[in-house]
Formats: sequence, C-alpha cells, structure tokens
Amino acid sequence: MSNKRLAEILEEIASMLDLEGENLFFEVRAYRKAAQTLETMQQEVEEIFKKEGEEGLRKLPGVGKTIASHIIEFVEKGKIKKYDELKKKYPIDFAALTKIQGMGARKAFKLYKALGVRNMDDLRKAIAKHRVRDIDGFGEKSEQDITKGIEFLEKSGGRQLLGVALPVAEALVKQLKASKTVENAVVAGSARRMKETVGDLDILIVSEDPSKVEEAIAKMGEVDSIIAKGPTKISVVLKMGINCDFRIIEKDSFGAGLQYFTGSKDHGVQVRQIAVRKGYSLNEYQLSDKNGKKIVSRTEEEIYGKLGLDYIVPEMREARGEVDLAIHHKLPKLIAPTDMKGDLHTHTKFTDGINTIEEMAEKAASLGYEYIGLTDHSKSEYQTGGMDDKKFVNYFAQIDKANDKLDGKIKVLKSGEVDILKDGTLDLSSKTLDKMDYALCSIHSSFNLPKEDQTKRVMRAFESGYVRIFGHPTARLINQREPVQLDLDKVFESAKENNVVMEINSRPERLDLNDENIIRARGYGLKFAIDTDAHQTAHMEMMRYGIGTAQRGWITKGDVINTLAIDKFLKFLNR
DNA sequence: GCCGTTTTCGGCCCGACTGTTTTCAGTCG
Repeated sequence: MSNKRLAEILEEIASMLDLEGENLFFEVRAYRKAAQTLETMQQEVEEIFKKEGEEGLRKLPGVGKTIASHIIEFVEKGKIKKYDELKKKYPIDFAALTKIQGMGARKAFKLYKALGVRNMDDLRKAIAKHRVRDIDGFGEKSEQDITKGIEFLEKSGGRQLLGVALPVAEALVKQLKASKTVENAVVAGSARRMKETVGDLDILIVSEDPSKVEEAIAKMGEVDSIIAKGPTKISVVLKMGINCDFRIIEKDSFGAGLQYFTGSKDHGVQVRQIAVRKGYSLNEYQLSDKNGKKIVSRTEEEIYGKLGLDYIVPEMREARGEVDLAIHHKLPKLIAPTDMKGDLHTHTKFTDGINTIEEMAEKAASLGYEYIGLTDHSKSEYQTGGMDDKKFVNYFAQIDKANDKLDGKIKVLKSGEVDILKDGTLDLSSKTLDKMDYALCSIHSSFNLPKEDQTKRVMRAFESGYVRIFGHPTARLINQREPVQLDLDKVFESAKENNVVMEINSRPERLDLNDENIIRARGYGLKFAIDTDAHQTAHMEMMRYGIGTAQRGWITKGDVINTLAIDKFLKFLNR
C-alpha cells in the first residue's frame, strides 16, 4: 500500500511549501492535487511504474515531470529527498495534525514555533496545560475546538459507508421537508454522487427564513452540536460521528446551488472553466454573463444546457472525461434501477441467510424481478453452515419444490456461492456444478497470498470453465480489509477468454468491484452482474448501492446480465 | 508544479465562516 503513504508525503510537502512562502501558492495546489489523485486511485502507482514507466505515471491527473520523479524515487529508494529536506526544517506530523477540524499547516506551524508541538501527543499535552490559548491568533475557544476536534477524530475514524450515511441524510431531508419554513430540501455532495464512503453530508435547503431553519435543524435528533452558522450555511456534528453542512439558498438559485454543492470539486472546476471560456461565470447562485446579468439558475438541466453540455447525472461527476462526452453529446445512457430483472447472489436459511427459499423468492417478485438466483455457501465456509455435494442435492430439490409452488410467479435459479480454494480449485464436485444454472465463485480465505499466487489462483478457477460469475472480486471490506492482491489486467483478460461475468456486489461494506475497477473491466469488454448478496429479504433493497456504483463506473443496461428478461437470460447462460 | 485543438508561457475558482481581530488570517469545500 504505497499509494496512501505517498499521498500523505505529497500532502505534507504541500503543507511545508505553503509555509515556505506566499509565492508558492500554485505549487502547493499542484502537490495537493497529485496527493488527491493517489489517495483516491485503486491501482498501485508502483504497479503502473513497473508496467508503463514514467510515461504511465505522467498520465495520472496532476502528475507531471517533478512529481513523477518523486514517485519513482519513492518506489526505488523508499524516500524522497525534497521531503526529507523540508522535514528537517519542519519536523511536524502535519499528516496527523491537519486531520483535526480547523487545523491547517499554518496553525500547526504556529503551535510548533510557540510550544514545540510536533505531533498529536505533544498537542494533547499542550492543551491539557492550557498553553495553547496564550499563542497569538489562538484563544480559549480555539483550545476547546481543538479538544473537540481530537475527540471527534478518535470517535469517527473518518469516512462513513454510503449505506450508513445516505439513509441518515434522507431522514434529515424528510424531517426538514416537514418543516413549514423549508420549501425544499435535497441531499447533495458525495452522497448524491453515490460515492462509496462519505466524509460529510451536504444538504441543500430552499428557504427564506434561515433563522427558522436553524431552529428546525437544532431540534433534529440526529444532530449532536452546531459548529458554525450563518445566513447561507449551518454546519453540525451528527451523533453518528460525521459532519453535515446545510446550505440555505433561494428557490431561484436551486439549480446552480445543487450543481455547485453536488460536486465533485474537480467536475465543478471543469464546468466553470467552460463557463469562463464562453464568456460566462458560474457560481452557486447563477450562471451569469460578463456584466454579471443572470442567464439561468433554477435547474441543473438549464445550466448544463446553456453551457452546451448534455445533462450529466451526479454519479458521473468525477472529472473522468464526462464533461468532454457531454460537450460532444456522447454520454452513455446509464443503467437505471428499473432495468433490473433479477438478483443473482442471495442466501437462505440453508446456510447463513435467515429467510426461506420461498420468502426470498416472494421478496424478489415484489421488487418486480423475473428471477432470483440462490447462492448458498459451499462446504469450506463451515462457519456459515456451508454445504457439501450431498447437501446440495437436497438444496436443489427444495428449489424445484419452491418453483412448483410459485407457479411461474418468479423463477428460482439453482446456484451456489462456491469457494475458490487456495490452489484455485472449486469447493464442489463437477457433478454438483453441472446441476447449477450458473456458479457464482468467490474468494473467502487466504486473502494475503502474494499477488502472483492470488492471480494464478483466480485464473485457474476461471480456466475450469465452471465460473460464470466472479463474486466480490477483490474481497475487500471497506475500512476493514484491504482488497486481495490481484493483477487485474490478467484476471480481466482471463475472464474475457473464459466467459466470466464480474460481480458488482451491492453491500455497502463491499461495493466490489468498485467504480474504478468497473471502468477497467469494461475496457476488456466484460459483462457484469449487479447483486445484493442478501442474507435476508430486506437486504435485497440494497441494490441501489450497487447500481449507484455501476453508474459511477459508466455501466449501461447492456453491460449487465441481470437486466435480461428471463428467456434471454437463460439463453445467455446456455451460450 | 501542472497543463494545453485558442497557449510550451501564462494562467490556475472563489465565497463563506470563525476566532481573534479592529480589518484580517486561516480553513474549508
């Protein structure tokens, strides 16, 4: 995991250059930008460098000659001279300290100069002795804020899963809408873009009475405390441990505000650059001409339209080339929730699910599906009650019975979540696998194999000819477990050759493949299955997170096999 | 320091809010 450390180093270089002098403003930004690229990308820079050399590195957004050379230095020697030299002058743990709310490089440096604070520990001690309040530019309140900031950090540990944060955001919106002073309220920010984790929530409110809105916000049970308040913005800490910014705008600015606060930041910059090129100016209030006269502001559609762009859905707004496509009217028509015709990864009481075959089938039918694939575990997953070949015989017999009972209401398909064992063999006999409509195969053990072995393991499984769907391909658990080490180029090539479909697992802690890897897989012409991995009926409603992730990966209906109607789907399986 | 079918030089988004200030620096998104 060198990306994270490198991102941290570049971020720290930025902080230190910021302290070096005012004239370095743009260098600072350049380093920050490159750090952000590394922070959010999935592929290891080391891998890119080994495969494509400096060329490959320089293709990354924000990485040019100098920063590429820093990355190479880090990969080859494990250190960066420029960083080490700056660090001698500023022996401060900026990476840790600037994670505190309201603490930037300048404040951290002031603390160092005045009190010799180098890290969190020093800071805690200085705070305890009330020495911070006497420093120029700090006061009693700043001391309290820092204390709160540290507590907050310890409690939250950073970003929350989309599946946790979005429902909270929606609950807040619902309460606000019920308030008389609120004309409209919507979720904006990264939650609206369906990003897998959310650092804080953004909620846009249309109201003419900010002070009343503040009252309504303060009353909501989810709110812990108010950090900042003004006529256009109220920031709060939520009890769940993340912040929420409420932006209050006038009805007339709704479109401009929503576009602005949905982001992403880089997407917004690109759109505003187009505005400038056309002689306009775009901010959170309106799109205006060079005299400052308003052109449009009420809807996002009008704003994109006036700029000569097709409407870009929030999930695509990540500055990955969508703006160019919108200019040339070439945006893909993305998959929609209503396109789904089935769920291909579900569990029942037969292993670690809690509902029966019929209950799961009824739920799927109620969601408008034409089929549901049952994928209970194979024997290696003994902790889940994983089944051997013999038990699968009964399992399939019960599925036959359920199909008779359901009488065509919905088709229940025979499958299993088959473990790909350490050596790449499958956990069930070919006799059992032959009886399945399709086999969904996943990794549930030996997560730490070296990349080469892990890649071979997966490819060997694919070459067996039995793997139809590769379940949660990287086996990551967000904030808990790193993805397994796989050479995805090789894996995707092998998948193409062996007709293997990639799963987009909808569980909020998985979202696997993720958006970036979906884009990569799509480059190999692969198909996808968007599944919920439901262990109870209610889990089947989490399809929205998988679809959001698919949309972030630019996936269309035609890319996804479980958008096919039942007859076409069965034909696809028998191909 | 990065970037580019208007540029290999000259731009690079900018407004809101807080705390400690008497007019602004620092942070954030």
